Amino acid sequence: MPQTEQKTTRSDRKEATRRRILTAALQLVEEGRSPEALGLREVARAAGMAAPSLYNHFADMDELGLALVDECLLRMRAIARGARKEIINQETEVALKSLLQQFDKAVAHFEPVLRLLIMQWFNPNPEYRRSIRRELSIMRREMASDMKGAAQRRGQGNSEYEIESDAIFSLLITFVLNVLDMGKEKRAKRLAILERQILMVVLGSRALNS
Amino acid sequence: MPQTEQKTTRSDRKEATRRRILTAALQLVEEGRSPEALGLREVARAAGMAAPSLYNHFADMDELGLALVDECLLRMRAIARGARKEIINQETEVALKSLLQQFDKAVAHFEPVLRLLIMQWFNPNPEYRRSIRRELSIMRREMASDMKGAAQRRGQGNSEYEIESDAIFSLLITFVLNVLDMGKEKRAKRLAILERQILMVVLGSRALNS
DNA sequence: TGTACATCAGTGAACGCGCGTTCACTGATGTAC
DNA sequence: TGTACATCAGTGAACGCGCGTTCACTGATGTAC
Repeated sequence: MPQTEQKTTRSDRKEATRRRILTAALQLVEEGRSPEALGLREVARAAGMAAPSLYNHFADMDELGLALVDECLLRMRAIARGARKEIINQETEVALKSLLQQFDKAVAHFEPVLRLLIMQWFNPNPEYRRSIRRELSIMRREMASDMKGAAQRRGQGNSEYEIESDAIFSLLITFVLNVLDMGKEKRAKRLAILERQILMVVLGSRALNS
Repeated sequence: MPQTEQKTTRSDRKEATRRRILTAALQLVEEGRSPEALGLREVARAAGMAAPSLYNHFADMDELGLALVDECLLRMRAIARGARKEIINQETEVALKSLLQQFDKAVAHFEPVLRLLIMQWFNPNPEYRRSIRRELSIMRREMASDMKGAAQRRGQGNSEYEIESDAIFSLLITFVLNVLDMGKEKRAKRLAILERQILMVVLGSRALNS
């Protein structure tokens, strides 16, 4: 076999298997597995291998759980970023409406993943909490800097982006918390309320800084 | 024994034991028991009785867990109500500051209970979720009606109490979520931010309704 | 009031289950010479 | 290039543990007559 072809080394294949495991686990989550989300054997079965094999890739179940949470977080952040980029140069009011619609869609679509993340947000094991808090901070910061950029382009100064966008972020989070377990109609109502509330924050922030 | 003295009937004593169990469990929570909060044997030991005895008072552990959650919720609501009553006829700005300080104190004091409630808020078993959501609704409503009363006494009309107080409620909740696991200094910062954010909502609400 | 029986809160021991994890082993893949 | 050995991902079986729960039993309390 010529050297130029990729010869898949042993560690390559190992890495691939690791990914297969995580992907399988993620799929289990997305299918809405409830009972404490993920058992060793369930994940192994989904990945198509014997249970003890997982230990070739993860020291213990917490390591797998943490890797999975990181995977979910990464995915969420990517989506959030994409959504914001798409919106970035529309009118303010219009932007808000369409951003919220997109947000609502995303929440509905990733409901099981979000449910997992929320549960792990308060996992007794502090490593989970740290991972999630770290990622939340990052998303908060990104959102704040985006808002700052948008405001500057509009020529509006404001000394409290952080606080303002942080408030909006809080509203988004409680929206997610409230909306899991909700039917379509109630959900739509909630979304309308959320929109009003964000407007309140935006207007209030301007009032405070004028 | 004369009939006028209370003769403690069998069911009286049974009821008392039930309360003893719940109290013991609550105390365990308040001491900050972490691992999934409460095991059958732990609770039994804390209540000073053999494990199987619990089954004379609760059909299974979920029933005990739900009773405990209800207990916690009741307590939280009572405290919230007390705090609001105490505040009810002060100046607006002053009221906000002192209410928030009290809120912060309460959060710190009941941190373990809050942690339990938050975890059960997303318990896979939907009965837990329902209990907590129901209670949250009640607290939201109570808060809204208090705010409405206060506004009317000040002669300010506002068609969106619900939405405004709901936003503030959301901010309070995320404060709690963020503040668990936080040190004193960070916590104080967060409280200051929260105050600004609530002001934003209040001002924004007035702006929207003028 | 006294007696005979029923009720039932509480108990010690044990069960069954599912979980994460360990172990000895296999066989294909990589390495050294 | 061929051979002998080392590595190591993957496996079937089993372990240990702690959990909620069941069971047969006790003894004090209540009830009927």
